[in-house]
Amino acid sequence: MKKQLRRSNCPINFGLEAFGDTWSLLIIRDIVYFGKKTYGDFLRSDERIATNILANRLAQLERHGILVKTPHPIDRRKEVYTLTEKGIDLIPILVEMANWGAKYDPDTGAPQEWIALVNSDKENMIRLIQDTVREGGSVFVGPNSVIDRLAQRE
Amino acid sequence: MKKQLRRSNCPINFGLEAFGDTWSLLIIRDIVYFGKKTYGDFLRSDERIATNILANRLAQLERHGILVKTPHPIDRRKEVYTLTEKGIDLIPILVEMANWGAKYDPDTGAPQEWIALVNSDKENMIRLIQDTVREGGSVFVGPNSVIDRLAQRE
DNA sequence: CCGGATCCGTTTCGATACTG
DNA sequence: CAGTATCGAAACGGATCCGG
Repeated sequence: MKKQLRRSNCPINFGLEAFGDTWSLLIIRDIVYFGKKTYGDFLRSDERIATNILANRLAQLERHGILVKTPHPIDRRKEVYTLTEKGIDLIPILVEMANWGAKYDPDTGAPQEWIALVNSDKENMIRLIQDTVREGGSVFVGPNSVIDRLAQRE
Repeated sequence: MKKQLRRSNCPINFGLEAFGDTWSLLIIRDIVYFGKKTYGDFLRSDERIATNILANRLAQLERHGILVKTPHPIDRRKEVYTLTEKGIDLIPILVEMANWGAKYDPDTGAPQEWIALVNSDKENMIRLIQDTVREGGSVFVGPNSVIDRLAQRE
């Protein structure tokens, strides 16, 4: 019983089969913007993803080399999900999406001040976000978040 | 019977309910890169979208103000779908997606020469693409395509 | 408690056939 | 050419259960 074709392998498909799904994108957003790391973190996020869907998407993202799962260093019960370099390279897309969302859907978009900040020096801000995520940080949440780093520079 | 919630209105949802769907994205890609404009054009594209899905997505994109449908100026049987400014503002996202896809999925990605060209002067190239699409052109196909314009500059 | 796996009723998707 | 109608397949949401 061969699996039915849902999406074709067309040129310029943007690698959609890897991340072109709502839930996957929201997981990545949770990691990048809010520093979420564990199954429980993702479950507790606002969009109330079902447990089976979450497990499925995490496995899928791992299979595609966008996430890696490692045992939690302290709490042995937990697993920690982090972005690979392939995942970190999605950040420019997230940034452009956030721009678009903030412009056309301000209610559910990122804060306008943040958007303005990013666009004032986009290349460097993207690099800063990427470096922060590489070191386990996030944009808004946690010590050494991007917004903290920017505040310290002044 | 209240409709079940599928996607939450979370902050920074990227305006996903408007375009965060595979087929919608491929329609927009067809317009931007290949200059497709009519229902038939989209149907004939490589990914073989089903007729009902195509009709559904076109209507959805129109509802979200990303596309507009206008009667074909000459052939009265056809309708022409074009991007609004809201739709044209998706182009930076497409460009970043194309970058990522070309890097991690070269087989189905855009030509590497094109990717290199875009990144050599990203801001201006995006503006050029957007202007071209505004005037009814596309990146690769048709008279006054982006690649033609770039060739003429030399 | 934490990270899932499994089952089930409902919703959505998608391939094909068909119509104005 | 530009869509509807139909209907089986897949995805989803919710609840529950289970091993560590």
